[in-house]
Amino acid sequence: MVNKIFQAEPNSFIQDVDWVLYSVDPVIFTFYRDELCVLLIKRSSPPYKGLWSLPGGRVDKKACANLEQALLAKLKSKTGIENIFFEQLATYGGSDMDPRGWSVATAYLALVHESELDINRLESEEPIRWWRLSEIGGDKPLAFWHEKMIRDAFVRLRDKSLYTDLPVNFMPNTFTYPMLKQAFEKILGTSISRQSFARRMDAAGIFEDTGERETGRNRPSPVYRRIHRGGSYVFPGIIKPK
Amino acid sequence: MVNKIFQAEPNSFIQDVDWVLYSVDPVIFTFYRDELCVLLIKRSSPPYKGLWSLPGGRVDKKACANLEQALLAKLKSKTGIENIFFEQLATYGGSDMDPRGWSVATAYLALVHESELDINRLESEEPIRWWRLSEIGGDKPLAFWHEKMIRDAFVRLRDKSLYTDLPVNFMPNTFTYPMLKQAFEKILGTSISRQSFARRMDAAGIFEDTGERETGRNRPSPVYRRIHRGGSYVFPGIIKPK
DNA sequence: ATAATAGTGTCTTTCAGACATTATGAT
DNA sequence: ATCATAATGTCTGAAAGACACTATTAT
Repeated sequence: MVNKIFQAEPNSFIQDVDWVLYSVDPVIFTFYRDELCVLLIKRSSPPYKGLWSLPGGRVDKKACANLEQALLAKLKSKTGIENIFFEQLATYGGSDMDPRGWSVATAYLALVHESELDINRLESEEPIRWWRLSEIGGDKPLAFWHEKMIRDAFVRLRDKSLYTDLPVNFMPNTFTYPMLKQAFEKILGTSISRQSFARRMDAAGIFEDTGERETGRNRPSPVYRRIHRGGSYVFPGIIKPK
Repeated sequence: MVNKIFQAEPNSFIQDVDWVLYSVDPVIFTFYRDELCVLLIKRSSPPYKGLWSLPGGRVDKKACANLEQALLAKLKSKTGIENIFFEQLATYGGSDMDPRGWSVATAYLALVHESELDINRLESEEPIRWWRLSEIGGDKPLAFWHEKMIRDAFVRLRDKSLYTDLPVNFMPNTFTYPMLKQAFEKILGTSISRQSFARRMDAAGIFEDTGERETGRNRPSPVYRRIHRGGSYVFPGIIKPK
């Protein structure tokens, strides 16, 4: 039980005025039906009841020792996801973000393959679903500052996709270069030549050929796997925007 | 006055358990006596009384509407600085950061020319001074997680100095290429050829020749000025580490 | 055989690093 | 005149973009 004013050490006072409301808010992107999508939950209680929002919220201070644990717990409870790539994006806050008081929220950029989340099998109290990024930001407002967080997350994703392998976190365990290339192209909004792309990926030395081949109508593509899960590769040059 | 449990909107309850302690902590770097330095204040009250710390702290919720205002207010009150470049670095938090309770802190990376801060003229209650970066992280612990924040801030500064003009924020209004080159070199820990450096800066088109010339013992260097204050330039290529 | 897609090789462009040569100002 | 440093020009190397040509699989 927290007292309004208490003394943790001699001469060390804390007052009500020193506390803020705090949330962690993951911006979870995936490619769903070949479109870049973000996961949103419809709020069932005030404030912003009925509006769509990021699957985040308050931290369980007893259960979580730090921010990373708080985020993982939130992902587990709201989406069921346990294995996911994420990185801290930015922290937002002020008097106008939450009508309940001066509040602070840390947004995380998270990337998954859609198979990691079976929305239909998820027993959620609130409606939850993927929204195409193009659907965000029109006349349908989101709760809190979540729309800005999603915009900022996309900018981070797009900028880092020019010089890192960030989009491989959208791939399943094994994948082909055409699949990965398409992810880069959708994120960057440009087309990339097949040859340049393969050369860039081969030179990175971060993928290994599984020996398998795609099955399809045409010449099959080799199936690759990441050599090291986790971590991030920085390419020596950037993709040049046209 | 904040109640322990109150109802801001129907069915919207907030409990003590939802609050955290919150601080903003600027990592202020400068070149002082040709060395990269960070500004620290000696704490005069618990916790961590007597340890050196970043010039940050709790947010005055009444006076500050958002995080940026909170940071600017903190910079003004602790250091007197009003004009400074800064960007948000990262947010840290957990149960072990502050003995007074579960707390969250947002660190900012801030860069200034040393002339912006006259420490001697500053009437501060606590001792305040520049510390060489090489002095941080030995047997002298810092308060809270400030040592990690400083490390992370330096990594951000070093990484971004490879492909942006971030170090120009260390310069006074007018400066020479040799001055700026030295800043890049100290940050990156490498030497840069004078010719490559000048070509890179000229091509960026972000500086203008003031027409003035340095006075010194040798052939004088042109004195430049940033064309646009604020903003950040991203070079087309990166400085190649040797 | 044809269509569709993948792989290989080569040329061009961009930009950083290195170095030689020339220029300028203080002493 | 000498020294220290700045400016200019040229060559090299790394890596991306573009394109022609060849290879492979399904139909």
